Amino acid sequence: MKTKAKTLPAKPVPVPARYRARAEIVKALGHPTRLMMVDRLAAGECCVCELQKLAGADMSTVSKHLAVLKRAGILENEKRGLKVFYRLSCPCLTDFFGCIEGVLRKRAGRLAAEL
Amino acid sequence: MKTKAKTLPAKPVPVPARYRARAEIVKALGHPTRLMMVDRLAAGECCVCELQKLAGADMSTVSKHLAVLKRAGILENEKRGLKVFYRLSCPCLTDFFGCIEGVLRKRAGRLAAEL
DNA sequence: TTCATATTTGGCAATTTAGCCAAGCAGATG
DNA sequence: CATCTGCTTGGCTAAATTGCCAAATATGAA
Repeated sequence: MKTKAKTLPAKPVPVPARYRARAEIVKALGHPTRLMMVDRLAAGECCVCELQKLAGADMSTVSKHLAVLKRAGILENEKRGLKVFYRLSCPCLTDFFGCIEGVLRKRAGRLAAEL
Repeated sequence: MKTKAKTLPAKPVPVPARYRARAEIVKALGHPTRLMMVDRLAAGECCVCELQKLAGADMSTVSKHLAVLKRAGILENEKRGLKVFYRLSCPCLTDFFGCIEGVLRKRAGRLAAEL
């Protein structure tokens, strides 16, 4: 006989690796400071100290954010003299923001409509 | 006189609202299960129970993931009879993945080159 | 009304993440 | 060599996130 479950008891199917890999990248981008740095880097490589000024945060904090983005494969870096320069590993990230802005506009429209 | 700081003492400039708003959306997308559900919804609306089967997770977990996506403005929902149907609020999310895949390919290439 | 189905919500423990300070390290410069 | 600059790392605490269970809610059917 078959026992009738109240609610499907959550058979734990692992999420496909494809989505786990994508999520790693998206997650790395999901922070205001990191997003701002990526936006700056879309205009060309720059050193950590410049990014620090831009972010207005502690140098160690900036460095850790950069490490997150690098680990995700979003940035590459290179040391020249005393400075370390970071750049986008993939130029497509430039238009990545277009879609995000689309969601924002849509959301703004909805909020406006609710007034 | 001006005291010389060892390292710039992290003058705490707030990150512009633009990036905070964007990060909210990106963060909402930064989870394997949520990414999978968004991918499914890019093919057309569907009900929570179908997404649950797809995700293979607890119903309450799926529901909370959907709430995160809705709060971010990524999804809309509508109740019809017993079921609740979710859909993308912005079709652009469909090509959003193109860029992410670009980063993945680039990363795969780099890893392969390191062997 | 009573029951079943579909979904949301509250609560909670385990894990992860963020940001600060202090310390470390490598390259340049005196 | 000693010292400065630019950056990274370790350690720590506070806060956020995840996922499960149990309970609540809403709609439809008997």
